[in-house]
Amino acid sequence: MVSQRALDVLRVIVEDYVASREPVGSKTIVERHSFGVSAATIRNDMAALEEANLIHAPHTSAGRVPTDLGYRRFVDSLTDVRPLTGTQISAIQRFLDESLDLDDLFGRTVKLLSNLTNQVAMVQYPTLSRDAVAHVELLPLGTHRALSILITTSGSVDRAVVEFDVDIDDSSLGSLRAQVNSALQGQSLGDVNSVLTKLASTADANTRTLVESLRLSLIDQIDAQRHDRLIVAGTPQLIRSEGDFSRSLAPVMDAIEEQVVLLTLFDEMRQGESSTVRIGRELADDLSDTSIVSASYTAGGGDTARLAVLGPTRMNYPLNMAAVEAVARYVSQILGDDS
Amino acid sequence: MVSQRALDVLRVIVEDYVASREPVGSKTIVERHSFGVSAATIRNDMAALEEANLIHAPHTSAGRVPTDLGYRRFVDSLTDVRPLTGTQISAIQRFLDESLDLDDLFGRTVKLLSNLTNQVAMVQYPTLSRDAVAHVELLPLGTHRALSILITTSGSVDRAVVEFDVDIDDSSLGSLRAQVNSALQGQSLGDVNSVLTKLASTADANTRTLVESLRLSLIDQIDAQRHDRLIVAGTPQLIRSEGDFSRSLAPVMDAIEEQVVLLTLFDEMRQGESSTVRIGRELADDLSDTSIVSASYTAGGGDTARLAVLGPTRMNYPLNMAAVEAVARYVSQILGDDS
DNA sequence: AATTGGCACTGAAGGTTCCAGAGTGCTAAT
DNA sequence: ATTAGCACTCTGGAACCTTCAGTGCCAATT
Repeated sequence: MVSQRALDVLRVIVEDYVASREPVGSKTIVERHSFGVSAATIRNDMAALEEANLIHAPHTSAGRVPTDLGYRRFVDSLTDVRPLTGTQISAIQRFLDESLDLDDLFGRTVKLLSNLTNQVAMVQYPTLSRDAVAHVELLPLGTHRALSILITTSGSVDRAVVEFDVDIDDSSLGSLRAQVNSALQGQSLGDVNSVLTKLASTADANTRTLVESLRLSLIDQIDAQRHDRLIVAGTPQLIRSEGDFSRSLAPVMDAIEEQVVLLTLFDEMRQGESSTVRIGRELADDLSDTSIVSASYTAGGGDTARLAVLGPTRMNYPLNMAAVEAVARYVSQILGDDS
Repeated sequence: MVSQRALDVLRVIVEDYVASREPVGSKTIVERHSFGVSAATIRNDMAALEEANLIHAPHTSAGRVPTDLGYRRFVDSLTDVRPLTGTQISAIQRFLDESLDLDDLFGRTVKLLSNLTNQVAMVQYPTLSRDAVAHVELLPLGTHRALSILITTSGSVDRAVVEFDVDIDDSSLGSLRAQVNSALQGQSLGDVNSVLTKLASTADANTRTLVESLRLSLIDQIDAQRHDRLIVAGTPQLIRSEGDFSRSLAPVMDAIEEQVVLLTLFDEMRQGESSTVRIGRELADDLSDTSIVSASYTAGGGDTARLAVLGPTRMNYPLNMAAVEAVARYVSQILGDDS
């Protein structure tokens, strides 16, 4: 029922509405774009679009606004993402190349993405399974607990608390530390499990239970590692586009602060090298006016994680998709280089 | 010119306005509080208060609203901070006692403060100069740089990039790591400088320059350490009290995201065990409708840092002061215990 | 000198009405 | 299938009014 021209009309409606924040009517369409047909014809097309639930009129005598479905159709019809300009790209490169360790890189990445898009930007920590153990530090924490700190060759640092079944003192902890480090140093994270299992089997009975406890804690740590963290920047941008949210911004900010909802969404999206878009209610019921554009980047060993921008459904999708993809590409490149 | 009764009037104006968000007039005062005088008398007092720039009428025929100066006077007149209820206190204690390492403790602290006060809450990392070195890890980063990771006995972890004047390889880095660790382990952070200077003087010429570079980097790191970080929670609360901000929330959120402005403010406030309040323009020109209530806590060795809540000038100061003080007290207590 | 009742005045908020304008849907003609 | 024409609808803004909370001031009272 929806002709090709009607889809073109949808496209200009999305574009004009995003640009002006004002419902767009048939007349403004014909005078701003050369469709070669009259306003009445456009109206017919718009009726079809409304029938298909792609656009919607806020009031009887107002122009039309895209629905979530309309944005979806628009986004799906974008076959080739127009790349960023050369100056933008070199700026990205220069800015990211200066970064020193992982945290610094991600800090820069979110800021960059946020500036590029004027939206909230987020980067998910990668898993880094090809990463290797540089050092395991153990610090006593009462009589039967210790804090274990895992440092990897990529410079990432993670902490966890280990519960031991038996009491420990400083000397037993020291010997455990020495044994574990000599066994683990240089081993890839994926091998930690088997190495420690082997160490446990050859050690004396007393050390064995300690190693076992530590092993369980470490593999937990490696498993859950990093994927549960999100670096965020640009929250103030949300205020600046407040007018685009029909309800309160509070649920959106809650989601950002809680992180867990967003992380689950990221997990659902885990695939596809190019950008993925989630629009309005596709995200969650209480994020009705919100969209997320995200892309995967690869961190060295084929491990992937996501980066994304979040903003109102009335956002500049082509720009955001291009930015997210470009940044993801350069982050992948940088992480690939030094591995 | 401002009689005692006038100051009482100021007090109820602040209280009522904070409770109702509505300008309060002479009539509502006499009928809600037993001043034993007529509305006309209250009006005279209000005229005096307005003269003294403590209150202000949004419109000719509206009630009065406290000015920044009015809030200031109100806060200064609070001699005894009414403590929290017993159940609140035991809830604080129970919640904070469960925390494992520093990061966890601070994470819990901000959440707690934010829930207690319904405001944005912040905790500044302490310096921990009495803290001691547990381990220094060095990871190669190109031919003349390394990433140094400093782990302290309190479980805090800090990273920095060291630039070496000469080229390094894995083995020289390994021997540096071994020497530095055996020299530093167990030394307090304050002693790192002298210990490394001594080590440099006894080492062979080649190692000496390496140790020197590392020493400079480490003392920088210890100096700047932590005080430059802020844990924040409860940003969504800002949206919920949006009505209290006459201008946009954007500058406030900018300040929170940038952190640097807030950290300088914290440094200015560095003193006094009990709570300190900064109101409106006392903070900064573009934070005109914002107030911060903060208190110092001590982290073990007499090192202090601050925690705070941030919200609209129209906030419940007594509650927030009590909460900030109580939480600061318990955090100090917990950090004092294990040192 | 401080307090009070009385009173005229003020300005915001909210409601009503009116008008203009943008936009629509429908129909009949091309 | 497209179009011109037209009647219709609804929003937004301007102009206007009324209501009402609250004020400032004054003269009277204690």
